[in-house]
Amino acid sequence: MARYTPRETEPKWQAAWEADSTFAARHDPARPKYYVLEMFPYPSGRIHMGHVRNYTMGDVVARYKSSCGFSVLHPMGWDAFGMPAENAAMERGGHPKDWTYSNIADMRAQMKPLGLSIDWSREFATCDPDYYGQQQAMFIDMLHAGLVYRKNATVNWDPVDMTVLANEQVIEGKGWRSGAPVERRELTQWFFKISDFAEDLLNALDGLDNWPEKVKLMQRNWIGKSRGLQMAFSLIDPPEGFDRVEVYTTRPDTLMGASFLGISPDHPLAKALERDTPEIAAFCAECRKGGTTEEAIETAEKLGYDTGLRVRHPFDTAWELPVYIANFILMDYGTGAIFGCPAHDQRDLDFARKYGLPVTDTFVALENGQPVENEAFVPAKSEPVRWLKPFAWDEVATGEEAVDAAIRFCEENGAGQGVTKFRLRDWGLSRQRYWGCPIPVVHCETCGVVPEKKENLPVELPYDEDGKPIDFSIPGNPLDRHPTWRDCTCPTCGAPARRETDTMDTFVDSSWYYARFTAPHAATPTDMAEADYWMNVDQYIGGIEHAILHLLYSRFFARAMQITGHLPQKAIEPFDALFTQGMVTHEIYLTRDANGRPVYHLPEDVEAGKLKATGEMVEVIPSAKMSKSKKNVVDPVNIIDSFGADTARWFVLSDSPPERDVEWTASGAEAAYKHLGRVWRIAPGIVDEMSEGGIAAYEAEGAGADTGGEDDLTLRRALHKTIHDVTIGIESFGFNTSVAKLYAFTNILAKSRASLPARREAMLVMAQLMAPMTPHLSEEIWDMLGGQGLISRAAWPQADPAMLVEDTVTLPIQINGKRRSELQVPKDMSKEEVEKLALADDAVQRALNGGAPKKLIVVPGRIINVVI
RNA sequence: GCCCGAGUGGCGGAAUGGUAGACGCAGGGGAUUCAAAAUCCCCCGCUGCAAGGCGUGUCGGUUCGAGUCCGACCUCGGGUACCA
Repeated sequence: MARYTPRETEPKWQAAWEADSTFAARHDPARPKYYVLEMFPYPSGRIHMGHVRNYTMGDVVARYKSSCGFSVLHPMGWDAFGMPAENAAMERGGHPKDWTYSNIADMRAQMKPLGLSIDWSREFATCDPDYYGQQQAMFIDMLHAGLVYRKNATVNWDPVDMTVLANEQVIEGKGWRSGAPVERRELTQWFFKISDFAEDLLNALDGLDNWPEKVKLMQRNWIGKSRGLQMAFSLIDPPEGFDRVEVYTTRPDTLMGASFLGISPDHPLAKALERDTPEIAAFCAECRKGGTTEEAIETAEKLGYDTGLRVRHPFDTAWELPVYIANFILMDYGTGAIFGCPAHDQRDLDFARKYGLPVTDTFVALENGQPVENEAFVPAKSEPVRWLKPFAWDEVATGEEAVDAAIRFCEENGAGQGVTKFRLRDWGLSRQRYWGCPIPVVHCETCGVVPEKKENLPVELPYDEDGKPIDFSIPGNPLDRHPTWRDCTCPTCGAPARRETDTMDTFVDSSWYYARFTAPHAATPTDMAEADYWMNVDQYIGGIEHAILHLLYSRFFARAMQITGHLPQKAIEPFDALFTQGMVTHEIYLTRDANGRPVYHLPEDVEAGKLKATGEMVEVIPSAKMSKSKKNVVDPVNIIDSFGADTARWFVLSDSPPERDVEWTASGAEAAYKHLGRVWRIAPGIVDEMSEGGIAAYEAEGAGADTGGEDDLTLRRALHKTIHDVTIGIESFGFNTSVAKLYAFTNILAKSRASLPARREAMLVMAQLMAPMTPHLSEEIWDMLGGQGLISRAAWPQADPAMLVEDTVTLPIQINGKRRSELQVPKDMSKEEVEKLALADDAVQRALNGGAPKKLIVVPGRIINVVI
């Protein structure tokens, strides 16, 4: 008997699909369309198991939907701009462009043997001038539509390398290369006005029925709509130009517990004081040390500086509060100033204790309410509490009621204004880096900031300077120091001008690629006819790590593209259904360099806790998301080489539920291979039993007729149950359970004594059910057993409902909720009869010991519970 | 710090509030073989001679019945706006 040889059969079927153009997406108005998209990869150069898992899941959906009669669009591209290319050029020399395109070629070559049903004719990379030129055109349209503007924003500044650092490049507050303490510095940056859409982005989440609740919840919290009070505290003896401090608070009900006013070190008042007082300047400089991340700011030690200024409490002009500059107050949120109420905010309480400020309770718990000591009293806003100084509501009221009443009271008395604020900030898209999409504007001395003319697009990145590839070993942005690239003429007046040297955040690239796939070669960003047919993405699949930023930015971009005429109204929410797959994790291996800094190693370079090359022991850090920077990535190419793509595909689908993280282990791959070999061996057994003349002769003999025996019926029932279960598994993203059902059916088929026609039918159908997961093996079996045409074009099998009906059911009998016995009864037996039988059961009789049960619960078709 | 998840045998995991552990891995036993590989069959949560008892991160609650629902906590993971 011939052996299972994926090395030979897989390329054969891949060639057959290509010759047949099986996976070309066809704009066919007569058929329903289905657009399945997996988040496109960053071209690191090697595919890893996370990619295999992600793209196999999408492929299962694409192949399944195709066999259900849909015209399927399943494209692939490359998220090709970004820092790693510049880092590689910095470390190893070479050019980001060459590095990137070479990586893309490598990864495509690694991906193709997986046999994915991708329409490769639509492939593009975001670093293709053809793509980013269209992105520049859209940027200009957005600029005209008032969706883009410039303002100051804070960046991580490395004072030694004199360059802007990404958050990832700030390690424990220090620059990753220079080791110098990082400072926060302000630069003028480009912004998208995503905050204009905050309300809509929030409300529209309710319509995304096929998105995971957790993702919608994370986005809701991120957008962070809050109702609060904006009010002014008047300053006593203010510096010139100031008379009050505007404060935003979501807890105006705690005003009577105010103990200090806090302002951000970046607040205009702090900046004014800084100019005159060296001590304040020193304090603000101290506050600006460290990175820009919310995490760094929130977890830093809370520091405050008493400015000596005082404000009057709005309800009592004799009540004065000190004004502190505090490092934990963000200028980006609210007004950059707060009032501190230590009794009901832990952070304020810590601050008050540290600086000896008063702690005044405004409310206490209803029962045995104790005054606050070292733990702030912060009950849920819906919980009623007892107020010590209610100024517009009852003594017993909830926080919600008190907040509403406080806002109303302050509005009526002219003390403040109820306002709605969002946590969501505008999207800063400027990057002071080379390897990104150039922002297509020009700075002209007379005309100011002017967009480039569309006919001059794309504004292409320069490859060389003075005839030599750009040198990336020098820190900073090569565009900024390029001898000629910056020089241009003003599109408006024609005078000599300078190009913008900032490039775009790579999130811009990935915020509209799904739309470009519908017409990847169009001369405009999209082709409305194509977008109208293919949009929306019916099923989007990707990692949960993108739950907020990428998905929120994409939702914003779809709206912006609709406004600028690049997407139809119906595509305003571009992703109808979202599935977030878990990550593939792996242990992390590292050694230390002379300075004690970690050096990471690939799993393939490590054996038994030691480096293969040197024998040096490695430190092992528990599993985490596979990432290029930590090098904890596994190479699937080896798996495909030794076992074939179908084994790799079957394995990544089999062991873990798709939404959950999976830790990569080598042991499962062999098991998957063994199983596929077993499936494969059943088919030639069936072929051998058919007539000498082969399948044609066998069919001519009329041997396809059902012999109708008991074994045939049993097999057929199992088959239809399997069709049903596998289909439900695929429809609900339970691929691992589909796989389990196929394992179980293989066991049944292998042992079946059913007739040859019944077993042949079962094998053909099983091949179809496996085809989305193991397409090559399925084609081979289909072909062997005389299936018509390609299995990839065959219609999905339908379960016969009559075959799914069971005649008898097994009812477990519980006594006091514990299973003690069971009962076989006809499916439609009446409740009364079941009760009688249950009470007659030996175990029940024993337990009752002659008495009567307290209660008897019969859930028809499910369970019996006897309560004693 | 804040927001969102996840915790079930030796391991990956299954289970519309209704028999916890499907399916697979590892392990044990057997068949076949001169022998081995491959393949096939059987056993396999813990504990107990058994009847039974105990078991889904911890502690409480709701329910006839909780892995599933509610509350508090612990541990791990993701995000935290310049990693993608």
